[in-house]
Amino acid sequence: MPSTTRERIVDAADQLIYEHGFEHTSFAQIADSVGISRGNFYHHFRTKNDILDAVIERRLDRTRDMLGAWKADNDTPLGRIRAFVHILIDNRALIERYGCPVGTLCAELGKLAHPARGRANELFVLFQRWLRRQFTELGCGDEAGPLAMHVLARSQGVSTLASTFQDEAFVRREVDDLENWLLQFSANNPVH
Amino acid sequence: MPSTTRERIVDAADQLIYEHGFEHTSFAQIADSVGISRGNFYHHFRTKNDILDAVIERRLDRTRDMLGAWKADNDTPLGRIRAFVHILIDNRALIERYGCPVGTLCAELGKLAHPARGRANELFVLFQRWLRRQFTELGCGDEAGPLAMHVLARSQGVSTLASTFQDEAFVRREVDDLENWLLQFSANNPVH
DNA sequence: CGGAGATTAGGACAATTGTCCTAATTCTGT
DNA sequence: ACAGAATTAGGACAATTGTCCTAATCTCCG
Repeated sequence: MPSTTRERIVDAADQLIYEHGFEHTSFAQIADSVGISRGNFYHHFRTKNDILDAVIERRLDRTRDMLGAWKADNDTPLGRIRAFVHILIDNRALIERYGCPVGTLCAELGKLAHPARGRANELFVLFQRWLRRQFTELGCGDEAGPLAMHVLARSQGVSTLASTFQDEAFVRREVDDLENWLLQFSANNPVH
Repeated sequence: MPSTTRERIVDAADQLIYEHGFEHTSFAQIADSVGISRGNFYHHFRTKNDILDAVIERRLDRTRDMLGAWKADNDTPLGRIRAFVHILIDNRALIERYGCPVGTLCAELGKLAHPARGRANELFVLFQRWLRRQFTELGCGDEAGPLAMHVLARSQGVSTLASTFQDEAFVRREVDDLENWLLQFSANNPVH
C-alpha cells in the first residue's frame, strides 16, 4: 500500500484543516505532521490555496464514494436517506469535537470570501442532489428538492449544536425524530 | 450620544469578527476600522483574548435585551417562539452572507480549543433556556428542553445552508415549515 | 493656572506566516 | 553504470502577527 508523498500531504492537511480550520493550519504544521521538510512540501504544493484545492477534491471524491456505497448497501430510497441521517450517529465522536467537516469548512471559506468557496460548496451540492434523487424515487415530484434541503438543514443544525453542547442524547433524539418523520412521511406518500 | 473609544473598539471588533471570523481579524484591522492607532488600542485591550471577551460579553448583553424585548412584545409563549424563528427572515441578508453570528463563532472557537469557547457557548445556552421556558409555559413539561434544542437546531441548520446556497426561497420555506410545526404542535398540546 | 492621570500616537520587538531558491539526494530508463 | 529527471532538505525572504514601550497630548480637578 504505497501512498505517495503527495497523498500523505493531502491526508494530513485534510485532517488538520478539519480539526483546526483552514486558516489556523500552517504549512509548517502540515509538513511536521507528514514528517517532511517545507521545501519538499513546496515542491508538491506551491501555495496554500493549492493544498486547499487538493483537500476539497479529495473530499469530493470520498463523498461520491460514500454516496455510491450507501446506494449499493440499501435497496430502497428510504433506506438510503436513513443511511445519510445515520452519519450523525456513526461520526458523533468527531462531530461533537469538530463539527461537520462540510459545514464548518464552507462557513470558514465564506467568511474569508475565499476563491475555493464555490468548490467547497459543491460538497453540499453533492449531498443535496443525492438526497433529491432519493426523494424523487420516493415519488415526491417537485417536492424532492425542498425535502432534500430540509433533511440537509436539520442534519447541519444537529452537527452545530452537537459540537457546542457535546450532548450525545440530543443527537440521538434528533436522529430518531428525523427518522420517524421520514417513516411517517413516506407512509403518507403516494409511492411507498 | 457620546460613545467612548472603548465602546467603538468593541463595536468594530464585533462586526469584523462576525464578518471575517476571529482569527482572520487582526489588531491592525480593528484599529484602522475605528480610526485609532495600535498603541491606543493596546491601552484599552492588552491581548486579543481581552477584546474577544469584551465582544462576547457585549453579544450576551444584547442577546438578553433582545430576548427581553420579544417577551415584552408578545403576549403568548407561541408568539415569542415565533419571534425567535423570525430572526431568520429579519436578518436573512446578513445570515446569507456571514451565517449565524452565534453558530459561526462557537464553531471557530471550538476548532481553536480557545479559552473563550465556554463563554461563547453561553450565547447558545441563553437561547436554549429562553426557548425552554416558552415551551414550559406552553405546558410541555419535561419535553420543553428537547423541544427548545429542536427549534435551535433547525434554526442553525437553516442559517448554515442559507450562507452556502444563498437561497432566500429556501429560508422562507423552512421558516414557514417551522411555524406550521409550531402551530400544529401547540394545537395538539394539553395547554393552548 | 498647573500638575496628575488618562488617553493617544508611533514605532520596536520577536515570532510566525506563506512563498521561494539552491543544492543535495534519490529514482528511472537505457 | 550513468545521464537526466524527480524528489527532498534546509534555509532565505518580506510581510504580517500579537505584544509591548515611550513620549506626546489631552482632560480635569485643586
